[in-house]
Amino acid sequence: MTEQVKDENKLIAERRGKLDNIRENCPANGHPNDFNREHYAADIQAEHGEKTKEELEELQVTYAIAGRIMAKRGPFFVLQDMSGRIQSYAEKTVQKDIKARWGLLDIGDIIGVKGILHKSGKGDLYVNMEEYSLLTKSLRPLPEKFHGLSDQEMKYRQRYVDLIINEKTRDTFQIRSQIVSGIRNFLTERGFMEVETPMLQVIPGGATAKPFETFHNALDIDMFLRIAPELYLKRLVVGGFEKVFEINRNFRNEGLSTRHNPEFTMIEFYQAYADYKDLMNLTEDMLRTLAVNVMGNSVIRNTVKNAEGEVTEEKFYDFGQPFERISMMDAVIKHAPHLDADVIKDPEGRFEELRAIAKQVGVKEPEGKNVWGAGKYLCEIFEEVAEHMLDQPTFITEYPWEVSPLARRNDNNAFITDRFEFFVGGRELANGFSELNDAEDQAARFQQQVAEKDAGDDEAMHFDQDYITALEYGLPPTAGEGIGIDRLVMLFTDSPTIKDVILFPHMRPQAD
RNA sequence: CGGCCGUUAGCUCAGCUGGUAGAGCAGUUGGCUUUUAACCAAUUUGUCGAAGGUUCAAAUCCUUCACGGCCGACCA
Repeated sequence: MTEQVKDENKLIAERRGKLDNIRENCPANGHPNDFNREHYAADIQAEHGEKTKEELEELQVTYAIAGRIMAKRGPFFVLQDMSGRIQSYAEKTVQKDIKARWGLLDIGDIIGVKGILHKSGKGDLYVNMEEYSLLTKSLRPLPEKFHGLSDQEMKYRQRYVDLIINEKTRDTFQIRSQIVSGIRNFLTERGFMEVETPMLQVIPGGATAKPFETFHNALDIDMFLRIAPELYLKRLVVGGFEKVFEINRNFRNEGLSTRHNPEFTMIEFYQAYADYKDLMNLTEDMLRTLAVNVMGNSVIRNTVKNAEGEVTEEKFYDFGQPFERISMMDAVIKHAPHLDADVIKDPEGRFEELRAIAKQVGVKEPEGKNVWGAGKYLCEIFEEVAEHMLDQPTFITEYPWEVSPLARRNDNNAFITDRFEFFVGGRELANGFSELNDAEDQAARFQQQVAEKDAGDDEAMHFDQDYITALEYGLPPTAGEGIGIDRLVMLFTDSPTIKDVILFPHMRPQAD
């Protein structure tokens, strides 16, 4: 109760006073639940928006709508429902009746209206208020109607207010929903099966990251929130589910930023008897399909805004064209032509020179005994000089073995794996590879990760004996991929931060 | 975790080198009654993020803290 009193103010007190009267004088304690909403604003607009005033008068169609009052203009109320907005009209006797019953309607109140649809002189549709009911009294005033809610902290902490007020926010999360269901449809149409694997894991695997730790009382064991579903999905491929996918949350106990939330949504999918090139083709097809189906265009527009919110730069990402495919080495050479290409091409043979280049471009080496090999240096150099330059949709291939502990080694070059990552606008969106299905090789690589963990790298992988056992039963040749859903939604919705595409992003709780 | 910036009415924001706290919207009262950020008249609203300090005097200067934003670090 004390918490309520804290931000109580005159405006809220006035509305509470109105509600007190309503409770006494209206049925259902002021919260009726018998209004039968039959129509949506957007449907009415779509069906009749083009008709003339006279055509509508002839029709005399009755509609029953409900929604939140977003604005009052003279005798008009602007109602907003989940589909959109439409006006309702209260003639003078109705206004008097409303005032007598409920002490005027406030912006934010939720009402039901039934009546004949008309068109105003200015060309807007409205439903005449023949029957009307206050369904829910809103006790708190909404943000200002023109500027809306722009305080970012409040947008995230009170997303419900943001959603009431800001159409852009509603659009973003509708697009997010469409992207997820679009991916789901795309894969199920191609014979993939959706599965759910453990979020609580005893051995957190499938990625290198710090996990959240928890404890299971009945089993009396430590457990971890998963950092990736990968090893479980591949167990299912061993079991014979040859095409599987999972769309769900991963949890990583790491910092927050414009691109990171401690829990984030990934799709991972695995296909037996396919390789990483098949997945690049699939990815290209899927993203192109999504762009067209969800955004209505294979070209995605992004903007850069200044502090005043004015657009200073426009970017267009073309998913209609074939995506560029280039190896990590070639990408470094292409985007940093001043570096010695011969060294980049022979990272192991000219290791010391590679290290010098790394230092030159600003790679920070780890302290202590944790020694990097040529593959790690190459990858770091790539991230430093090339990654942010990958503007249009681009696959980077030929990731070094050293940074790919779960990927299959390339047949012709043991230094690299059959792996790609996918970039748009300088951001990594996806990571896929032909899976390592050699049980003995996998066991050896786990051993190396364990050694790195013992050396102090707390993000190195655990040894997962059961996963090795599964591989020993036989994983068919398989390719798998993960796509960061949040970042994909950021791209499609032109959102500068991941908090804009997560309904309830994590924040530090407010102090009392 | 580090650097920079921010926090003033329910919301969006002014408030200069210290001198009685402001506007628009929302609200209230009345008018108008086919409006489009409706309009006209009158009017109400504050722990200036918190706590200390300097000063005759602090929204304003200083210190600490809280929360947020941006940029780094870690990563997807």
